[in-house]
Amino acid sequence: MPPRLSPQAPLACRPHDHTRCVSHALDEAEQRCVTRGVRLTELRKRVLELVWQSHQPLGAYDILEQLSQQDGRRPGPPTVYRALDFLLEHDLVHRLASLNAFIGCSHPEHDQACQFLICRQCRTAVELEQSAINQAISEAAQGIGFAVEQPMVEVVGLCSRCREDA
Amino acid sequence: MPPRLSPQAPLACRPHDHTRCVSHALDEAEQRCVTRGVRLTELRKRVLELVWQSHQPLGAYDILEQLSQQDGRRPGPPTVYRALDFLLEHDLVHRLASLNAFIGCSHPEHDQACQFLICRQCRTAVELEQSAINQAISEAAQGIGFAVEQPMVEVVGLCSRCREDA
DNA sequence: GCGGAAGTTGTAATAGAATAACATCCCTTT
DNA sequence: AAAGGGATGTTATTCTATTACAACTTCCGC
Ligand SMILES: [Zn+2]
Ligand SMILES: [Zn+2]
Ligand SMILES: [Zn+2]
Ligand SMILES: [Zn+2]
Repeated sequence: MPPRLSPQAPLACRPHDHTRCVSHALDEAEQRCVTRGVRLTELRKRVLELVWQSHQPLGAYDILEQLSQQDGRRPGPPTVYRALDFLLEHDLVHRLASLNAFIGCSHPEHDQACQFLICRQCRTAVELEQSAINQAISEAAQGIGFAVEQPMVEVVGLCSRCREDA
Repeated sequence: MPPRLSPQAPLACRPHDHTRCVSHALDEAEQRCVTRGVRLTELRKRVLELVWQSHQPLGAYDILEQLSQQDGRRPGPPTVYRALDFLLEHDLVHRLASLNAFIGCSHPEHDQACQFLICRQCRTAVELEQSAINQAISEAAQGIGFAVEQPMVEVVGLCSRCREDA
C-alpha cells in the first residue's frame, strides 16, 4: 500500500473537486466587482476561468491560445493583458514574476501580503498568507530604514505530493 | 538644516567610495574562481564590472549596449547571457526576477538564501541575508509539507534616502 | 611541437513576454 | 439621437531570452 499524503497537504496538492474551486472563485469575483462598482465582462470572466482551470500558473500566451481555440479566431496579446491587468488590479489573480505566469487568487480578503510555494515538478503553486513571514520582512526592512510597499515571496521547491512520489 | 540619513542606512543608499565596492567584488571573484577551479575570463570580468558599476540592477541588454560601446562592435545576446549564467552559477551576481535585471552579489560567502530590498524611486537594490526571514519561510513550508529549495524574496518599497528626500 | 578534447566566444535566427498607438465598438447618460 | 467613457480589436514594435551551429582558445597527453 502506497504512502498516503500527509493531512496537512493543501487542497491544491490533493485530489479534490476542483469545480468547486472554480465556481467559488467566480462567485467571489462577481461579488467583489459589484462591491467595487466595476464590470466583470464576459472576456474578463473567461480569462479568470482559464486562469482557474488548475492550480498551476498559466502564461498569458497560453491563455491567448485557449481563448482562440474556443472562438476560432485569436485576439491580440493586448486583449489578454488588459483583462489580466484588470484582474490583478482587483486582486482576483496574481502574477508570479519567477514564472512570467498568472494564477487565481485564493484569498478572499487580502488583509496582508501573500506568498507562493511553487513545486518545480508538478508546477502547482500554493498561496500563503503568513504574518510571520511578513513580519520578518518588515522588521528587517525597518532595521535599515526601508519602507516596504510590495513584498514578493516566491519559493521554489517540492510539494508534499511530489516528495512522496519520489 | 536638512535631515541626515539615518545611520542604519546601508552603504548602497549613502554616498560612498564605490570604487572600493567594485575592486573588492572583483578581488573576491578572482579568488572564488581560483578556489573553484574555473576561469574568470576577460569577458566575464568585464560583465561583472559592468554589473557592479552601481547598486542598481542592470538589464542584460544594457550590459550588451555598454559592451558594444566599449568595443565598437556588439556581440550577440548569447555572449552576454552566457557570461551572466557563469556569474550566476558561481554566486557572483543575482538575477532579480521582478525586474528582469542583474546585480552584483555583495555577500562573500552564502551560508543561506538572500533577500532584496528594491527602491522603486532610485532603483537601488540592497541584498540582505536574514535568517529570520528564511526561518519564517521554512516553517510555513514545513507546515504544509513543502520542501524549500530556492526561496526568492524581492521587496519593492522606498529606501531610507528616498524617504527623506520626499 | 602535435593532435585532440574541453571549454569559450562569435553569429544568425528564433522564441517568448509585454507594450504602444490607434481604431472600433458598446454601453450609459442626457 | 448625441455624446462620452469604458472596453475590445488590430497592427506593429519593444524587450527578454534561447537554440543551433561555427570558430577559436586553452589545456593536456603524446
Ligand atoms: Zn482546486
Ligand atoms: Zn508537486
Ligand atoms: Zn558601492
Ligand atoms: Zn531610493
